Amino acid sequence: MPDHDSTALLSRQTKRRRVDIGVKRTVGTASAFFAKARATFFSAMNPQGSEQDVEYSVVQHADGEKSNVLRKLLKRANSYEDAMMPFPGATIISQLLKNNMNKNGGTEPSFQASGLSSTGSEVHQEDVCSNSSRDSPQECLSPFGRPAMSQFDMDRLCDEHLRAKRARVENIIRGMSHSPSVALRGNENEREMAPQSVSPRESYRENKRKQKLPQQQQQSFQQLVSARKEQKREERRQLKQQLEDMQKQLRQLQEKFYQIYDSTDSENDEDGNLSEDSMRSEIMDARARDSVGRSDNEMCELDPGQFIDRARALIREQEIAENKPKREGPKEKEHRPNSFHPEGKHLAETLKQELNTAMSQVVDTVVKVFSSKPSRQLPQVFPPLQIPQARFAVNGENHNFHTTNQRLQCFGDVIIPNPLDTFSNVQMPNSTDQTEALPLVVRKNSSDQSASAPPPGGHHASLHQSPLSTTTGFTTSSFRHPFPLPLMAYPFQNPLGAPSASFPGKDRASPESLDLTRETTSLRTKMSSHHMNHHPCSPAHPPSTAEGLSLSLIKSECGDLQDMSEISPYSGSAMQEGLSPNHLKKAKLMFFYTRYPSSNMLKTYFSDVKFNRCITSQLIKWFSNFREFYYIQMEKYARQAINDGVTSTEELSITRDCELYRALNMHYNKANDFEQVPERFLEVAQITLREFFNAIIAGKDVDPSWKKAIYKVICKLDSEVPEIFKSPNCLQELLHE
DNA sequence: CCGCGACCTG
DNA sequence: CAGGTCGCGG
Repeated sequence: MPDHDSTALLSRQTKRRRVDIGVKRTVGTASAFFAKARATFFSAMNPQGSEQDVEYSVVQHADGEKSNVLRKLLKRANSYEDAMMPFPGATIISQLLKNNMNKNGGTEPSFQASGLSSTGSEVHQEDVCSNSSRDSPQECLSPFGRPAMSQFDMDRLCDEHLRAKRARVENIIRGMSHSPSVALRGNENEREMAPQSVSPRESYRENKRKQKLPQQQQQSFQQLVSARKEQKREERRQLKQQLEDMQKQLRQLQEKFYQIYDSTDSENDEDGNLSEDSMRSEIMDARARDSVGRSDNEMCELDPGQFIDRARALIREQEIAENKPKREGPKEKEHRPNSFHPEGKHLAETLKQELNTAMSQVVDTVVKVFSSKPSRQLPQVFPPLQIPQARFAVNGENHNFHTTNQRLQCFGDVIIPNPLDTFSNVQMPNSTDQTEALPLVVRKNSSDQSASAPPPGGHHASLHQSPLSTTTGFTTSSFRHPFPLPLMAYPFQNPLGAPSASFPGKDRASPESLDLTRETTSLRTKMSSHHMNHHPCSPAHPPSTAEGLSLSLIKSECGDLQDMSEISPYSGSAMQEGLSPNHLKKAKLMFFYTRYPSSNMLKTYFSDVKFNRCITSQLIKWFSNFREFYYIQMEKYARQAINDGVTSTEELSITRDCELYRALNMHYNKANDFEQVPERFLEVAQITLREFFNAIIAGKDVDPSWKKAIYKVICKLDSEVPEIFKSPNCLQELLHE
């Protein structure tokens, strides 16, 4: 330090100050470092984005799985391998399919309205086969013919499916962008988001359009509801689509299956002896017939249930004929009589088994995905990213799927889809919002936390590929989400305060858990950036109890809802350890009564929050910020009044429709849903205004600390905050009537 | 040293 | 609104 000597020369006067400052600065520098680093890595770490990716990937994965299963199936059938399957499963499949087909025929006429929905939803069973045979003559051929072709078809099928899906999603976006609902509340947020939200991808222009929409100051509840409905409809459409894809594939299999049987039956009639080769030739013939154009193929009109039944009957027949069910693999090439029948049986059973597994897998997948979807509907609205299948293939296993799915649940399913909640997802919070709930927790304890509570997924991806980023298939370099991180970090903000428990029997519908989830999200983000800088390789320590931070992390990582509710000490009615947007709202309303609340007062009025130093200071900071705004307004209007020629304080009065009051109300009671702004607040505001006015008139404002006198006056004007504010649920009570 | 509040900044 | 700085008083 070159300045070291001169530092020593400083006067005694400043020494004490310097000591203080020095200490503070040490801390401050560290904090600044964090902040900068955070900013630096913010864009790199984008867990939300990865969620988005994952969500889409899941669907893709499901498809991939499907086709893989089918491929496997075909291969297996081709090589006459093992595997026996009891029938019940097949029955379930046929039932499922039957039900679904009925539904497709009869319900949801509204779907037809959407042009894009016709891509899949309205395709009827007959069409499936005729279409496919039209598109590719090989489609209806047996796997014995050419597995390669079948595989190709599968891939193409997937492609089409994906394309259709993309089209649908884009359609939704378009729909959303034409609806005023996108311009929800949170005007500043939107404004701030818009510039950075520009999608990096050409194909997502629709998004830009959406974000450039003029802001809407007010939105009606009906808009919210209709948007929600729209989402639901889309959800259903997608589900339907999934099922129909399955049906399609099933039908193909079914055709193939029957072709085999048809040919074998006829051949058996002739000589009862069938080699694979002869069978192949038979199949070639079938293909030839097919390509000629056999649109009214009987097989194609069989419904899956009949298909299975017939298969069953055939097998029974065989067993009777053979008098002994053969189980061994029919690999032997020996040309013994009836060699085909066991093979056919195996084939049938293999088919059934595979169908069964595939079906249940897909159904599980779809259900899972959709069950975790409601609260995460919005992100889906963004155009799906073209995620290379390889991204999943890297890890390949189901394990990934589960992990990601659980994480989805963690972030999505926790929240019960209140129409408002879901809708509020539209809001695109900015990065500063995101930190509002727990910044102090993180900041103040960053040093000991890093030692005690290493973030499971918090390491910087580039330094240390974290399990999280690996699992989600997201890495710093590979991640290319069109939206910035904070976009989905706050999916659960509620425009009207805590949602009412509209989902009985679900604890997690409570506002606490709602906020909690969001906090967890933001916290994870913050932690990530922190630890990235501080302890990129910190070993795993047992979670500390410090502010429950580690707990939050565990919760966010563990992904299992039930576990979460068990681990979490504050699920249900317990206290939560962070401040939520609803707390902020409440604090703002309290400001109408008290400008200078004591920390004790805050504790009693925020009884649902587990207080600690950080929470306290954050609350105090909030009020400090409120005051700041308040005084700025006062000064502004006082000066304005002076400029307008007002000479006497008597002329200054504050009413409920004066500009100043509106500004204040807009700030502390944005939606104006709190209708009982106390008269006293108007009086205090008026006194404040007059104080400012007088001081300015008197020229006191030349004194740098001229406002202090005013503060002194105002701090004595606090009034009692109504008891109702002590209730954790006061927001509903206050805002609902 | 510490906590708090004002102030400034982004 | 939060982070940071600064000054003051205990």
